[in-house]
Amino acid sequence: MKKKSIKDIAQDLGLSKTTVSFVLNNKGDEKNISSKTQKRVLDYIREVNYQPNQIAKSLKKGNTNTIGYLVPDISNPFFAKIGRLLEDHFWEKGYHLLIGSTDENKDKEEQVLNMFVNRQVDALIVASCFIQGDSIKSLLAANFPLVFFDREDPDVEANYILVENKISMKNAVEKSIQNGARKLGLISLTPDVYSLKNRIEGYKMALINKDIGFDQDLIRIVDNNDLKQGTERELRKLIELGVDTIVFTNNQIAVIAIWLMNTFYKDKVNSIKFVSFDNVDQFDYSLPKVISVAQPIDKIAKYSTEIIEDILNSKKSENKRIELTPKLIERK
Amino acid sequence: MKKKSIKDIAQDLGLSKTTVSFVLNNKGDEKNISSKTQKRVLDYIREVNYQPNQIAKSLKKGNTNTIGYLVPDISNPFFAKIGRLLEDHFWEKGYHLLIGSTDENKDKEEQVLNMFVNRQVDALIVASCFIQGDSIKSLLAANFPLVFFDREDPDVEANYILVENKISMKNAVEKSIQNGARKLGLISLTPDVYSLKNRIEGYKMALINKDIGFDQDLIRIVDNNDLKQGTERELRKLIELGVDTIVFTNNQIAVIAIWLMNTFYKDKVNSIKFVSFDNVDQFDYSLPKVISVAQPIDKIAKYSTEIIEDILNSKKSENKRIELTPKLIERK
DNA sequence: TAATTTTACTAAATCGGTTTACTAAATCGG
DNA sequence: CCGATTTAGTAAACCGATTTAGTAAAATTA
Repeated sequence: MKKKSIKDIAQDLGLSKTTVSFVLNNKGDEKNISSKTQKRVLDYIREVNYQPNQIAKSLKKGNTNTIGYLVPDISNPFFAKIGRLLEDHFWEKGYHLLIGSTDENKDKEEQVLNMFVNRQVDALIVASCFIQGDSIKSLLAANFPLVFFDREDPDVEANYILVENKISMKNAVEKSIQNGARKLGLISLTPDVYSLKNRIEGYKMALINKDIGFDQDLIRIVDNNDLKQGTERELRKLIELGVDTIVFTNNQIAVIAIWLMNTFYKDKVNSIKFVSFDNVDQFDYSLPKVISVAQPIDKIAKYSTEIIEDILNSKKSENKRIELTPKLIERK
Repeated sequence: MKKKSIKDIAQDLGLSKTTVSFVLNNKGDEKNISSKTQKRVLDYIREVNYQPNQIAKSLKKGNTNTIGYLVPDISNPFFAKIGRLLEDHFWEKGYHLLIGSTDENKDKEEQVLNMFVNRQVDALIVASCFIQGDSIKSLLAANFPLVFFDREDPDVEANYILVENKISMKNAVEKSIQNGARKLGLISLTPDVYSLKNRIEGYKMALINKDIGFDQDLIRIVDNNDLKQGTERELRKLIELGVDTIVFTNNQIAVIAIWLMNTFYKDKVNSIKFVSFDNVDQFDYSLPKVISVAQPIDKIAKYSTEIIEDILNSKKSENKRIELTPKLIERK
């Protein structure tokens, strides 16, 4: 038995599509459809388990009840968890998540954004690697509902949900210095995006502030395309240089480094300390000990949802820039 | 400037929609559109950056180039990683992923499936908590392209990508007995699905096989809705009962248990050993030591993709049941 | 009772594409 | 040079919903 369309329903009941559509959309009373007819329709659609074709609906209405979620890597726990929270929030409002990972690749990002737009997503939640890209520019120009999180480009006016990158990193690093750190190296992904730049800034500020002074040679950059090998190389370098503490600007590299330490530098897992932006569960019980800056994942998701909903309900407001305060987690 | 439709393009160029559509779909030659006209169209769409409306396309063609990915929790690394691999595989073929998490809840699963179907996803990849649900039944009856993974219901004929649950668990447990385990407890989610049942079976087989015999009291079940507290309670119980090894039927509970051990039973992290189905990175360096059964995530994704693609290209084949061999990972 | 309003419902346009069935003009074969 | 074929294109139907603009009959009002 093929799926019934509104036309079939109408035919079966000897009514017009219009009438059926009105009833289905709860406009029966408003449109003066007799309650007898309404009941007839409702009973019948229940009987045949009528399911409206959302595609047709979307075409006519111009909206799809879909939100595009664009991140560097959906399997990164940070993005996965936010994704899950977004899914839950939006589920209640009848919106669903279409996902796309970019691997920090600008071209891929362009393509995914284009795909999202062609599929008429109603809004976008984006941790972009290149906020000045063409697609993003034209979306912003067109006032498309769009929220950036995690990454910022101060030259671009938009909705941002961020955390206090600089000050939090500064606090974390200062804490580790209070705990005895004296020679602190840093490993970061290429700081294409301001968030990472600011985290590195925070690291520098802490060192200067605490009269340690910073050494450019202790700041090591790992290319996105060469994560594992790059991290291994830079970690080795820093260990050779005799650091007692290593600072990471995001969870991804920190997790790899923990694995490397436990695999190749087992003798040093107690002497070397880590500081990391982002928090992952395993920091709680892994070595080296990690001081981490935990981003308020639930708030990030909550505010993203709220801003998007406000826009969609066309309480069209000014661009918002929300800066959340992360939690400093020190272990033992 | 509003987005141009095919109608606009046609009007601007003094052509018919048909002609433009033919050119856009590379049917220019086949449909005898002169190369001059073809060039004119192609140049113009480039100039105005024409983007086809995928919704309209979908409505007419009856397919959306979307795959529904339904799992208990997209933020579980196991499902997140498979999701990522699927995303990559399908990206190349022009398909995209719509996601839905069920939290092992049958009603939610029904609803998400309905949503997927109404949105006309072209196929589904599902780790279902209830393979006998109404939606699934009608999808199967309608021969909808559908692959189950991770979970099985032997009463339901369908495509399955599974791993050898029983034998792998048996091997893992036997290995731990060889290493000295004598009193082995087990903690599992409610074994609603056969995969979990089989893993528990494997555990029992190993015990019997190695002449330890199993004690029903050492098999502890945690409710899905009460994961953290439940695991804490059952872990405490097993420790009180004096087990030297705890077996987990999936990563979720194992990870929680590691945290609990490091937080509340620090003195026992070396004396108690873990065995876990599923592998997560942190097992490599966390305590208690874990013998884990690593599911071949890449193969799961690869075969799912292949089966779906075969069906979509209507090399409509018989239902397949693929059982993959996991890798036993023993540490130190 | 005639004019007006309300009730109950429908025909047709629309969203933006694809596809079928057609036509007029140009070219070809004999 | 005439009929057949090819070339180059178009009009209109269609996918499945929503929505606008309407109509005929019944009820109300003056």
